[in-house]
Amino acid sequence: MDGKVTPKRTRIQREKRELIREAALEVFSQYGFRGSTIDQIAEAAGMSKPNLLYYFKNKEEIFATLIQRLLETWLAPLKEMDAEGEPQTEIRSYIRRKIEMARDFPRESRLFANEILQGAPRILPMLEGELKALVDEKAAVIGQWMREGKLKKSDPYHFIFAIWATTQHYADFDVQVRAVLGPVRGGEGRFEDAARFLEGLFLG
Amino acid sequence: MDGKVTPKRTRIQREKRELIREAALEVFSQYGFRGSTIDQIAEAAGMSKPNLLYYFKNKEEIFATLIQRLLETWLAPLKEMDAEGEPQTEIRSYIRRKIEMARDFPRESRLFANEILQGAPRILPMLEGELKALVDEKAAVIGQWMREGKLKKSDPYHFIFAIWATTQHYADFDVQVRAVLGPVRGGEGRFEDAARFLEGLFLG
DNA sequence: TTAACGTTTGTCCAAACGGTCAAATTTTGC
DNA sequence: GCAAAATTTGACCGTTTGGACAAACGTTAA
Repeated sequence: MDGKVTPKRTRIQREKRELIREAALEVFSQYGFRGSTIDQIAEAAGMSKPNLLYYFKNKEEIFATLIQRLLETWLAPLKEMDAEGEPQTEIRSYIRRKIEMARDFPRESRLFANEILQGAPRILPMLEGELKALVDEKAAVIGQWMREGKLKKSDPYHFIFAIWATTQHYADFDVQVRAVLGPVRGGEGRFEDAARFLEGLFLG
Repeated sequence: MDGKVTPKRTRIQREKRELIREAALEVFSQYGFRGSTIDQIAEAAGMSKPNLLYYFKNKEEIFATLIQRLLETWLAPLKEMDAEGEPQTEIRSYIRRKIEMARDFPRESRLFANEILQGAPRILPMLEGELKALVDEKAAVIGQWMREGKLKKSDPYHFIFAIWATTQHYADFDVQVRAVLGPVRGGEGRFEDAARFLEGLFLG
Protein backbone atom coordinates (compact mmCIF):
# COMPACT_ATOMS: atom_id res chain seq x y z
CA MET A 1 0.00 0.00 0.00
CA ASP A 2 2.56 2.46 1.23
CA GLY A 3 5.20 1.68 -1.32
CA LYS A 4 7.78 3.14 1.04
CA VAL A 5 9.73 0.61 3.03
CA THR A 6 12.59 1.21 5.39
CA PRO A 7 15.44 -0.13 3.30
CA LYS A 8 17.53 -2.90 4.78
CA ARG A 9 21.02 -1.63 5.44
CA THR A 10 24.29 -3.40 5.99
CA ARG A 11 26.63 -2.48 8.84
CA ILE A 12 28.87 -0.58 6.42
CA GLN A 13 25.91 1.34 5.04
CA ARG A 14 24.84 2.45 8.49
CA GLU A 15 28.36 3.53 9.40
CA LYS A 16 29.10 5.32 6.15
CA ARG A 17 25.78 7.10 6.07
CA GLU A 18 26.47 8.39 9.55
CA LEU A 19 29.98 9.44 8.54
CA ILE A 20 28.54 11.36 5.61
CA ARG A 21 25.91 13.05 7.77
CA GLU A 22 28.63 14.21 10.13
CA ALA A 23 30.69 15.63 7.27
CA ALA A 24 27.64 17.21 5.65
CA LEU A 25 26.67 18.90 8.91
CA GLU A 26 30.12 20.45 9.07
CA VAL A 27 29.90 21.79 5.52
CA PHE A 28 26.21 22.73 5.26
CA SER A 29 26.23 24.56 8.59
CA GLN A 30 28.97 26.81 7.30
CA TYR A 31 28.00 27.50 3.71
CA GLY A 32 24.29 26.73 3.55
CA PHE A 33 22.72 24.41 1.00
CA ARG A 34 23.52 26.28 -2.19
CA GLY A 35 26.99 27.28 -1.04
CA SER A 36 28.06 23.71 -0.29
CA THR A 37 29.27 21.18 -2.84
CA ILE A 38 29.10 17.42 -2.86
CA ASP A 39 32.85 17.35 -3.40
CA GLN A 40 33.42 19.32 -0.21
CA ILE A 41 31.28 16.91 1.76
CA ALA A 42 32.91 13.88 0.17
CA GLU A 43 36.36 15.18 1.01
CA ALA A 44 35.33 15.95 4.59
CA ALA A 45 34.02 12.39 4.82
CA GLY A 46 37.23 11.01 3.34
CA MET A 47 35.69 9.38 0.30
CA SER A 48 35.17 9.95 -3.40
CA LYS A 49 32.14 11.77 -4.74
CA PRO A 50 30.70 8.75 -6.58
CA ASN A 51 31.13 6.73 -3.42
CA LEU A 52 29.17 9.30 -1.45
CA LEU A 53 26.45 9.23 -4.08
CA TYR A 54 26.26 5.48 -3.62
CA TYR A 55 24.95 6.11 -0.10
CA PHE A 56 22.78 9.15 -0.82
CA LYS A 57 20.82 9.66 -4.01
CA ASN A 58 21.74 13.33 -4.28
CA LYS A 59 22.59 16.53 -2.43
CA GLU A 60 18.98 17.21 -1.47
CA GLU A 61 18.66 13.84 0.22
CA ILE A 62 21.72 14.38 2.41
CA PHE A 63 20.35 17.72 3.47
CA ALA A 64 16.88 16.30 4.06
CA THR A 65 18.01 13.58 6.46
CA LEU A 66 20.09 16.17 8.31
CA ILE A 67 17.18 18.56 8.68
CA GLN A 68 14.85 15.78 9.75
CA ARG A 69 17.14 14.70 12.57
CA LEU A 70 17.80 18.32 13.50
CA LEU A 71 14.14 19.11 14.00
CA GLU A 72 13.70 16.39 16.61
CA THR A 73 16.73 17.65 18.54
CA TRP A 74 15.42 21.13 18.20
CA LEU A 75 11.94 20.69 19.61
CA ALA A 76 12.98 18.39 22.46
CA PRO A 77 13.96 21.00 25.07
CA LEU A 78 10.73 22.95 24.74
CA LYS A 79 8.69 19.75 24.82
CA GLU A 80 10.28 18.87 28.13
CA MET A 81 8.97 22.02 29.76
CA ASP A 82 6.46 20.67 32.26
CA ALA A 83 3.21 22.48 33.01
CA GLU A 84 3.05 20.72 36.38
CA GLY A 85 6.56 21.76 37.43
CA GLU A 86 7.77 24.75 39.42
CA PRO A 87 7.68 27.70 36.96
CA GLN A 88 11.02 29.21 37.94
CA THR A 89 12.67 25.80 37.83
CA GLU A 90 11.13 24.91 34.47
CA ILE A 91 12.26 28.15 32.82
CA ARG A 92 15.69 27.88 34.36
CA SER A 93 16.10 24.31 33.07
CA TYR A 94 14.90 25.34 29.64
CA ILE A 95 17.45 28.13 29.43
CA ARG A 96 20.19 25.78 30.67
CA ARG A 97 19.32 23.17 28.08
CA LYS A 98 19.27 25.70 25.28
CA ILE A 99 22.65 27.16 26.28
CA GLU A 100 24.09 23.66 26.50
CA MET A 101 22.85 23.01 23.00
CA ALA A 102 24.49 26.21 21.77
CA ARG A 103 27.73 25.02 23.35
CA ASP A 104 27.58 21.35 22.36
CA PHE A 105 25.76 21.50 19.02
CA PRO A 106 26.70 24.81 17.42
CA ARG A 107 26.69 23.32 13.94
CA GLU A 108 23.13 22.14 14.30
CA SER A 109 22.15 25.61 15.47
CA ARG A 110 23.87 27.22 12.49
CA LEU A 111 22.29 24.78 10.07
CA PHE A 112 18.90 25.73 11.43
CA ALA A 113 19.73 29.44 11.29
CA ASN A 114 20.91 29.09 7.70
CA GLU A 115 17.69 27.40 6.71
CA ILE A 116 15.52 30.07 8.34
CA LEU A 117 17.61 32.90 6.89
CA GLN A 118 16.91 31.55 3.42
CA GLY A 119 13.20 31.64 4.06
CA ALA A 120 12.87 28.11 5.46
CA PRO A 121 11.99 26.66 2.03
CA ARG A 122 12.23 23.08 3.28
CA ILE A 123 10.71 23.37 6.74
CA LEU A 124 8.06 26.05 6.51
CA PRO A 125 5.19 23.54 6.82
CA MET A 126 6.77 22.17 9.98
CA LEU A 127 7.15 25.67 11.43
CA GLU A 128 3.51 26.50 10.74
CA GLY A 129 2.34 23.10 11.91
CA GLU A 130 4.22 21.22 14.57
CA LEU A 131 6.27 24.12 15.91
CA LYS A 132 3.38 26.56 16.07
CA ALA A 133 1.25 23.97 17.89
CA LEU A 134 3.98 23.30 20.40
CA VAL A 135 4.62 26.98 21.04
CA ASP A 136 0.90 27.68 21.35
CA GLU A 137 0.71 25.00 24.01
CA LYS A 138 3.75 26.16 25.97
CA ALA A 139 2.86 29.83 25.64
CA ALA A 140 -0.47 29.01 27.26
CA VAL A 141 1.34 27.32 30.14
CA ILE A 142 3.71 30.27 30.58
CA GLY A 143 0.79 32.68 30.36
CA GLN A 144 -0.94 30.76 33.14
CA TRP A 145 2.20 30.91 35.30
CA MET A 146 2.33 34.67 34.74
CA ARG A 147 -1.29 35.11 35.73
CA GLU A 148 -0.60 33.12 38.87
CA GLY A 149 2.19 35.54 39.72
CA LYS A 150 4.86 32.85 39.46
CA LEU A 151 6.59 34.72 36.65
CA LYS A 152 6.84 38.39 35.80
CA LYS A 153 3.95 39.27 33.45
CA SER A 154 4.81 39.75 29.81
CA ASP A 155 3.95 38.35 26.37
CA PRO A 156 4.57 34.56 26.49
CA TYR A 157 5.29 34.33 22.75
CA HIS A 158 7.89 37.06 22.75
CA PHE A 159 9.21 35.59 26.00
CA ILE A 160 9.89 32.33 24.16
CA PHE A 161 11.35 34.16 21.16
CA ALA A 162 13.70 36.03 23.46
CA ILE A 163 14.97 32.80 25.01
CA TRP A 164 15.53 31.31 21.56
CA ALA A 165 17.27 34.44 20.29
CA THR A 166 19.60 34.92 23.23
CA THR A 167 20.64 31.30 23.65
CA GLN A 168 21.13 30.54 19.96
CA HIS A 169 23.08 33.77 19.62
CA TYR A 170 25.98 32.10 21.43
CA ALA A 171 26.14 29.42 18.73
CA ASP A 172 25.19 31.35 15.59
CA PHE A 173 27.18 34.51 16.36
CA ASP A 174 29.96 32.76 18.22
CA VAL A 175 32.68 34.41 16.12
CA GLN A 176 31.36 37.84 17.01
CA VAL A 177 30.90 36.98 20.68
CA ARG A 178 34.48 35.78 20.96
CA ALA A 179 35.80 38.74 18.98
CA VAL A 180 34.09 41.20 21.30
CA LEU A 181 34.86 39.41 24.56
CA GLY A 182 38.51 39.03 23.58
CA PRO A 183 40.80 36.12 24.41
CA VAL A 184 40.38 36.33 28.18
CA ARG A 185 36.61 36.53 28.71
CA GLY A 186 35.92 34.76 25.41
CA GLY A 187 37.25 31.43 26.69
CA GLU A 188 35.27 28.35 27.59
CA GLY A 189 33.64 30.12 30.53
CA ARG A 190 31.56 32.31 28.23
CA PHE A 191 28.69 29.83 28.12
CA GLU A 192 28.52 29.64 31.91
CA ASP A 193 28.60 33.45 32.11
CA ALA A 194 25.85 33.60 29.51
CA ALA A 195 23.69 31.08 31.38
CA ARG A 196 23.97 33.04 34.62
CA PHE A 197 23.21 36.31 32.86
CA LEU A 198 20.18 34.90 31.08
CA GLU A 199 18.73 33.38 34.24
CA GLY A 200 18.94 36.81 35.80
CA LEU A 201 17.42 38.44 32.75
CA PHE A 202 14.45 36.10 32.41
CA LEU A 203 13.81 35.28 36.05
CA GLY A 204 15.32 38.20 38.00
CA MET B 1 51.06 59.25 -2.59
CA ASP B 2 47.96 57.26 -1.94
CA GLY B 3 47.59 55.81 -5.39
CA LYS B 4 43.90 55.29 -4.69
CA VAL B 5 41.64 57.96 -6.05
CA THR B 6 37.90 58.13 -5.87
CA PRO B 7 37.02 57.44 -9.51
CA LYS B 8 35.00 60.06 -11.32
CA ARG B 9 31.57 58.66 -12.05
CA THR B 10 28.89 59.71 -14.48
CA ARG B 11 25.26 60.08 -13.45
CA ILE B 12 24.45 56.74 -15.04
CA GLN B 13 27.30 55.04 -13.22
CA ARG B 14 26.11 56.33 -9.89
CA GLU B 15 22.53 55.26 -10.58
CA LYS B 16 23.39 51.85 -11.99
CA ARG B 17 25.87 51.05 -9.25
CA GLU B 18 23.19 51.85 -6.70
CA LEU B 19 20.67 49.73 -8.61
CA ILE B 20 23.10 46.82 -8.58
CA ARG B 21 23.81 47.22 -4.87
CA GLU B 22 20.09 47.08 -4.19
CA ALA B 23 19.70 43.92 -6.24
CA ALA B 24 22.81 42.35 -4.74
CA LEU B 25 21.55 43.03 -1.23
CA GLU B 26 18.35 41.20 -2.08
CA VAL B 27 20.23 38.17 -3.40
CA PHE B 28 23.23 37.99 -1.06
CA SER B 29 21.08 38.41 2.05
CA GLN B 30 19.12 35.33 1.08
CA TYR B 31 21.77 32.96 -0.25
CA GLY B 32 25.05 34.24 1.17
CA PHE B 33 28.13 34.94 -0.91
CA ARG B 34 28.83 31.47 -2.24
CA GLY B 35 25.18 30.65 -2.79
CA SER B 36 24.54 33.72 -4.95
CA THR B 37 25.34 34.05 -8.63
CA ILE B 38 26.16 37.08 -10.73
CA ASP B 39 23.36 36.09 -13.09
CA GLN B 40 20.84 36.18 -10.24
CA ILE B 41 21.97 39.66 -9.26
CA ALA B 42 22.00 40.87 -12.85
CA GLU B 43 18.49 39.61 -13.40
CA ALA B 44 17.28 41.21 -10.18
CA ALA B 45 18.84 44.46 -11.38
CA GLY B 46 17.23 44.09 -14.82
CA MET B 47 20.42 43.99 -16.82
CA SER B 48 22.74 41.53 -18.52
CA LYS B 49 25.67 39.95 -16.71
CA PRO B 50 28.35 41.64 -18.83
CA ASN B 51 26.65 44.94 -18.23
CA LEU B 52 26.74 44.39 -14.49
CA LEU B 53 30.42 43.51 -14.74
CA TYR B 54 30.98 46.80 -16.49
CA TYR B 55 30.07 48.53 -13.25
CA PHE B 56 31.71 46.14 -10.80
CA LYS B 57 34.96 44.31 -11.47
CA ASN B 58 33.71 41.04 -10.01
CA LYS B 59 31.46 39.35 -7.48
CA GLU B 60 33.79 40.05 -4.56
CA GLU B 61 33.72 43.78 -5.27
CA ILE B 62 29.94 43.97 -5.22
CA PHE B 63 29.91 42.17 -1.91
CA ALA B 64 32.68 44.32 -0.50
CA THR B 65 30.92 47.63 -1.16
CA LEU B 66 27.77 46.19 0.36
CA ILE B 67 29.54 45.06 3.52
CA GLN B 68 31.35 48.35 3.86
CA ARG B 69 28.13 50.33 3.77
CA LEU B 70 26.43 47.83 6.07
CA LEU B 71 29.03 48.19 8.80
CA GLU B 72 28.47 51.93 9.09
CA THR B 73 24.72 51.44 9.38
CA TRP B 74 25.33 48.69 11.88
CA LEU B 75 27.49 50.51 14.38
CA ALA B 76 25.53 53.77 14.27
CA PRO B 77 22.81 52.98 16.86
CA LEU B 78 25.27 51.83 19.52
CA LYS B 79 27.51 54.83 18.84
CA GLU B 80 24.56 57.10 19.53
CA MET B 81 24.19 55.76 23.07
CA ASP B 82 25.12 58.74 25.20
CA ALA B 83 27.04 58.33 28.46
CA GLU B 84 25.66 61.68 29.64
CA GLY B 85 22.03 60.77 28.99
CA GLU B 86 19.41 59.26 31.26
CA PRO B 87 20.26 55.50 31.45
CA GLN B 88 16.68 54.23 31.11
CA THR B 89 16.05 56.59 28.20
CA GLU B 90 19.29 55.69 26.45
CA ILE B 91 18.66 51.94 26.66
CA ARG B 92 15.06 52.37 25.59
CA SER B 93 16.10 54.42 22.55
CA TYR B 94 18.76 51.89 21.66
CA ILE B 95 16.25 49.04 21.73
CA ARG B 96 13.79 51.10 19.67
CA ARG B 97 16.39 51.91 17.05
CA LYS B 98 17.47 48.30 16.80
CA ILE B 99 13.90 47.06 16.42
CA GLU B 100 13.26 49.70 13.79
CA MET B 101 16.30 48.48 11.91
CA ALA B 102 15.02 44.91 12.08
CA ARG B 103 11.74 46.13 10.63
CA ASP B 104 13.08 48.55 8.01
CA PHE B 105 16.36 46.89 7.01
CA PRO B 106 15.83 43.14 7.40
CA ARG B 107 18.00 42.35 4.39
CA GLU B 108 20.95 44.19 5.86
CA SER B 109 20.46 42.26 9.08
CA ARG B 110 20.37 38.96 7.23
CA LEU B 111 23.43 39.84 5.18
CA PHE B 112 25.29 40.49 8.40
CA ALA B 113 23.99 37.27 9.97
CA ASN B 114 25.03 35.30 6.91
CA GLU B 115 28.52 36.70 7.07
CA ILE B 116 28.91 35.91 10.77
CA LEU B 117 27.44 32.41 10.35
CA GLN B 118 30.15 31.66 7.80
CA GLY B 119 32.83 32.65 10.24
CA ALA B 120 33.01 36.35 9.28
CA PRO B 121 35.84 35.74 6.79
CA ARG B 122 35.65 39.27 5.44
CA ILE B 123 34.97 41.29 8.57
CA LEU B 124 36.76 39.52 11.39
CA PRO B 125 39.40 42.27 11.72
CA MET B 126 36.65 44.85 12.05
CA LEU B 127 34.90 42.78 14.73
CA GLU B 128 38.10 42.42 16.75
CA GLY B 129 39.06 46.04 16.17
CA GLU B 130 36.42 48.69 15.74
CA LEU B 131 33.48 46.73 17.10
CA LYS B 132 35.30 45.42 20.17
CA ALA B 133 36.56 48.92 20.98
CA LEU B 134 33.08 50.36 20.67
CA VAL B 135 31.52 47.66 22.82
CA ASP B 136 34.27 47.98 25.42
CA GLU B 137 33.49 51.67 25.65
CA LYS B 138 29.73 51.28 25.88
CA ALA B 139 29.93 48.31 28.24
CA ALA B 140 31.92 50.52 30.59
CA VAL B 141 29.19 53.15 30.43
CA ILE B 142 26.47 50.59 31.09
CA GLY B 143 28.53 49.09 33.92
CA GLN B 144 28.79 52.54 35.49
CA TRP B 145 25.03 53.03 35.19
CA MET B 146 24.51 49.69 36.92
CA ARG B 147 26.86 50.58 39.76
CA GLU B 148 24.97 53.84 40.19
CA GLY B 149 21.78 51.84 40.58
CA LYS B 150 20.21 53.33 37.45
CA LEU B 151 19.98 49.92 35.81
CA LYS B 152 19.55 46.45 37.22
CA LYS B 153 23.01 44.95 37.84
CA SER B 154 24.20 42.33 35.38
CA ASP B 155 27.02 41.69 32.95
CA PRO B 156 27.18 44.66 30.53
CA TYR B 157 28.67 42.61 27.69
CA HIS B 158 26.02 39.92 27.83
CA PHE B 159 23.47 42.69 28.29
CA ILE B 160 24.51 44.13 24.93
CA PHE B 161 24.60 40.69 23.31
CA ALA B 162 21.07 40.05 24.54
CA ILE B 163 19.81 43.28 22.97
CA TRP B 164 21.49 42.41 19.70
CA ALA B 165 20.18 38.86 19.72
CA THR B 166 16.58 39.68 20.57
CA THR B 167 16.18 42.62 18.22
CA GLN B 168 17.93 41.05 15.22
CA HIS B 169 15.91 37.89 15.77
CA TYR B 170 12.88 39.71 14.39
CA ALA B 171 14.73 40.31 11.11
CA ASP B 172 16.82 37.15 10.77
CA PHE B 173 14.17 34.68 11.95
CA ASP B 174 11.22 36.63 10.60
CA VAL B 175 9.82 33.59 8.77
CA GLN B 176 9.76 31.60 11.98
CA VAL B 177 8.31 34.45 14.02
CA ARG B 178 5.46 34.89 11.57
CA ALA B 179 4.87 31.15 11.30
CA VAL B 180 4.56 30.82 15.06
CA LEU B 181 2.50 33.96 15.64
CA GLY B 182 0.12 33.04 12.85
CA PRO B 183 -1.65 35.41 10.47
CA VAL B 184 -3.38 37.45 13.17
CA ARG B 185 -0.63 38.29 15.65
CA GLY B 186 2.05 37.98 12.97
CA GLY B 187 0.91 41.12 11.15
CA GLU B 188 2.63 44.48 11.04
CA GLY B 189 2.04 45.01 14.75
CA ARG B 190 4.56 42.36 15.69
CA PHE B 191 7.45 44.82 15.79
CA GLU B 192 5.57 47.16 18.11
CA ASP B 193 4.69 44.20 20.34
CA ALA B 194 8.31 43.12 20.32
CA ALA B 195 9.55 46.60 21.22
CA ARG B 196 7.20 46.81 24.19
CA PHE B 197 8.14 43.34 25.36
CA LEU B 198 11.86 44.04 25.09
CA GLU B 199 11.61 47.31 26.98
CA GLY B 200 9.96 45.40 29.80
CA LEU B 201 12.54 42.65 29.65
CA PHE B 202 15.59 44.91 29.74
CA LEU B 203 14.29 47.76 31.87
CA GLY B 204 11.44 46.26 33.90
C1' DT C 1 36.13 -22.34 -4.50
C1' DT C 2 33.09 -19.59 -6.41
C1' DA C 3 29.03 -17.13 -7.46
C1' DA C 4 26.36 -13.44 -5.74
C1' DC C 5 26.27 -9.27 -3.70
C1' DG C 6 28.10 -5.05 -1.71
C1' DT C 7 31.44 -1.33 -2.22
C1' DT C 8 34.64 1.89 -4.51
C1' DT C 9 36.52 4.59 -8.10
C1' DG C 10 37.99 6.73 -12.78
C1' DT C 11 35.81 8.66 -16.36
C1' DC C 12 32.52 11.15 -18.43
C1' DC C 13 28.59 14.53 -19.32
C1' DA C 14 25.56 18.54 -19.47
C1' DA C 15 24.47 22.50 -17.04
C1' DA C 16 25.83 26.42 -14.38
C1' DC C 17 29.35 29.27 -13.07
C1' DG C 18 32.60 33.66 -13.03
C1' DG C 19 34.51 36.36 -16.16
C1' DT C 20 36.32 38.32 -21.04
C1' DC C 21 35.93 40.61 -25.40
C1' DA C 22 34.79 42.86 -29.51
C1' DA C 23 31.18 44.76 -31.73
C1' DA C 24 26.94 47.42 -31.57
C1' DT C 25 24.35 51.07 -29.55
C1' DT C 26 23.46 55.20 -26.89
C1' DT C 27 24.75 59.38 -24.57
C1' DT C 28 27.50 63.39 -24.06
C1' DG C 29 30.04 67.67 -24.96
C1' DC C 30 31.22 70.74 -28.41
C1' DG D 1 25.35 67.57 -36.28
C1' DC D 2 29.03 64.89 -35.04
C1' DA D 3 33.00 62.82 -32.99
C1' DA D 4 34.41 60.94 -28.72
C1' DA D 5 33.17 58.67 -24.82
C1' DA D 6 30.13 55.82 -22.24
C1' DT D 7 27.04 51.98 -22.15
C1' DT D 8 25.03 47.53 -23.52
C1' DT D 9 25.01 42.98 -25.33
C1' DG D 10 25.80 38.34 -27.72
C1' DA D 11 29.07 35.15 -28.09
C1' DC D 12 32.48 32.89 -26.03
C1' DC D 13 36.02 30.58 -22.65
C1' DG D 14 37.84 27.78 -18.91
C1' DT D 15 36.34 25.90 -14.60
C1' DT D 16 33.22 23.97 -11.28
C1' DT D 17 29.21 21.67 -10.31
C1' DG D 18 25.68 17.74 -9.66
C1' DG D 19 25.18 13.50 -11.15
C1' DA D 20 25.51 8.90 -14.18
C1' DC D 21 27.86 4.74 -15.35
C1' DA D 22 30.45 0.77 -15.99
C1' DA D 23 34.25 -1.50 -14.59
C1' DA D 24 37.04 -3.00 -10.74
C1' DC D 25 37.52 -4.48 -6.20
C1' DG D 26 35.90 -6.78 -1.56
C1' DT D 27 33.12 -9.54 1.19
C1' DT D 28 30.28 -13.20 2.31
C1' DA D 29 28.09 -17.51 2.55
C1' DA D 30 27.05 -21.92 0.41
